[in-house]
Amino acid sequence: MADTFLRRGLKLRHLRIVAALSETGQIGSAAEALSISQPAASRLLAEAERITGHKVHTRSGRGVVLTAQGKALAVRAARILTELDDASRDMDEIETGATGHVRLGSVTGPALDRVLPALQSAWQSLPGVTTEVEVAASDALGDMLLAGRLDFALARQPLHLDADRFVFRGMADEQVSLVVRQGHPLLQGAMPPAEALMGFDWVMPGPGAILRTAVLTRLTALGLPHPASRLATSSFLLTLTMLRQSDAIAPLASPVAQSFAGEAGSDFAVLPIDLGIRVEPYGLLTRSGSTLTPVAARLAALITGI
Amino acid sequence: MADTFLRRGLKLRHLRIVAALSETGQIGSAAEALSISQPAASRLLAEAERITGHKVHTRSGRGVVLTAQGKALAVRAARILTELDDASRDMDEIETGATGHVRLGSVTGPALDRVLPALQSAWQSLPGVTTEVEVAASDALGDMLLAGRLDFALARQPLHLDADRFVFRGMADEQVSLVVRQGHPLLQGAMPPAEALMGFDWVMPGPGAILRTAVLTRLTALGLPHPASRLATSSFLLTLTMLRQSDAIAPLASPVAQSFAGEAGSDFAVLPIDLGIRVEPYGLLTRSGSTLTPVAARLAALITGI
DNA sequence: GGTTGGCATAACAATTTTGGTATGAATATG
DNA sequence: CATATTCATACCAAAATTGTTATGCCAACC
Repeated sequence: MADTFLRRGLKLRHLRIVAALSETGQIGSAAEALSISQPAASRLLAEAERITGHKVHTRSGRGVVLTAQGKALAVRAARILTELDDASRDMDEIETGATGHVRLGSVTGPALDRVLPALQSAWQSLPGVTTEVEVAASDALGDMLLAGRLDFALARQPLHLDADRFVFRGMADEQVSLVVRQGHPLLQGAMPPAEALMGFDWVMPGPGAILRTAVLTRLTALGLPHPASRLATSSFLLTLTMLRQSDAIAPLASPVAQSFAGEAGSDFAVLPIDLGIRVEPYGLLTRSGSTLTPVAARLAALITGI
Repeated sequence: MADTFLRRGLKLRHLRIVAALSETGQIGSAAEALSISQPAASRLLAEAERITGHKVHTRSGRGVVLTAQGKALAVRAARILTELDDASRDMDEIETGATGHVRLGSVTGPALDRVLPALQSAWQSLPGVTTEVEVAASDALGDMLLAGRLDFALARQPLHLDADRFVFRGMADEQVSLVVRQGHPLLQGAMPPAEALMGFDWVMPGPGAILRTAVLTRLTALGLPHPASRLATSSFLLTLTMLRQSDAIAPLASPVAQSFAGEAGSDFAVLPIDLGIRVEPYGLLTRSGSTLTPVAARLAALITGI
């Protein structure tokens, strides 16, 4: 185990001398490669043997040859030295913004109609950029942002956290569409009045979810009774399955609805009615006092259009 | 460049502390992981920053967070520590013979009918074994063996080198077949007498090659004149091309001949005549005083059937 | 405002490392 | 047989490393 090697005192210089010996075939030449004397190099090799518990080289005529284990170690040593080269390059590139890893959060709607298109565009000019996208509710995204697990998020101001811990730059509000399965009774003939929709089961996230709150608040404002909602879930898979297997109605962010139900031949359809349900504006959310890495800043600019 | 890191004094312990910090999120906990005090860990991180020329971590509230460059370094550090684990396993497995790399040489015949089948068999019980096979003449293989570039060879005793520098264990002699293109004049009707073969151009390796020597020696012993040989080459591609495009005859090791000309529908055929040409026995050739690695020994046993 | 937790820095002493020279052993060469 | 080449080991001295304790600074918490 590496732990054994490390406890026994393995150093990068041991790896260097083994890699150098693999290339030069002579201890004297390997010593020159490390700018040390031949006896010093010989001792390093002896140390490498004590640390690893294996013969690394043997005398052969006037010189030495690597053993099979020595060659195996030389291969790993070369890879480790290459990793260090790569580490240096990685760190330099992060400083210039040419590459890097960005972790961002997004509520559902803009994940599809803003983040993905921006990533595809970004990957054209910044092919080395890697991204993690967390899709979740604004409160959860707020927590993750404060915990340092996200660089930025497209979300709403989290309600349970002090507003001054964030910088929020508003972008757009989020429309909601009502999605049903193809062949749903409501799709037969002319669209019935809004009250008729309340006679079906609605599938949406549970109490406390912004979407649910926005839906119920709007229905009350319209003087409409609240629909039954036997299944409360934020699981998109469960939601789609429920729609496919029943006459249920699911309120979904309009970009999501368009994505899954907008195509000809889709199993789903958007009800041709607008109840005026809006979820409050989302925006670019960052932690107060934080500085985005150069690459994260560029990606954020692409996503927000600012 | 890695050289810069190494010259500035990078040590495995720097990589360990960065990897540990990435996992624990606190310098105190990372210090515990390395069994050192918190101030010692703090100093290692400061050293890592001096050596790499980049901020690796920053204060955040009561704790620290890794910067983007710190995270990049942590990823590489983790990979390097994993490489060390793998190096340890590699070396242990070589000792037990479970894995390893074997470089062996073979003259042409046994390359096809002994080495390849043995490798396929070996890979069933030793999937981790990797092999390099050098196909060449015995003299060249002898040089490579002495130079330490081969673990063992299936070859004849090289004539230009002292026999006592090798251990040779005879296995079998090598039959030679005569190969021509499909539709060759000699394939029409009954096989004509041996003298008729001498009326065609023969393609074979140049003067000094064992195959050529064996062919000419046998023809002389049979009282037959030597055939014309306008193209002397050891190139298998040239030989096959010449056969395909002309009425030339090529003497080839029988296993090779069977492989390329033995199938129905092949472009080539073996002449149904045995002139009794034999190339002297090949065998397992190793360097005097050398010890095969465990995996090389197992592979040699499979190949030789001993 | 006081307390607590976590980190950075200084100082110190003990230990280890490191590079060199000198020299002997083993092997190859002439 | 003498010489040359390469490597292994011993010894030495200088330098560096390493781990600790002590302490101060900063931010969060109560």
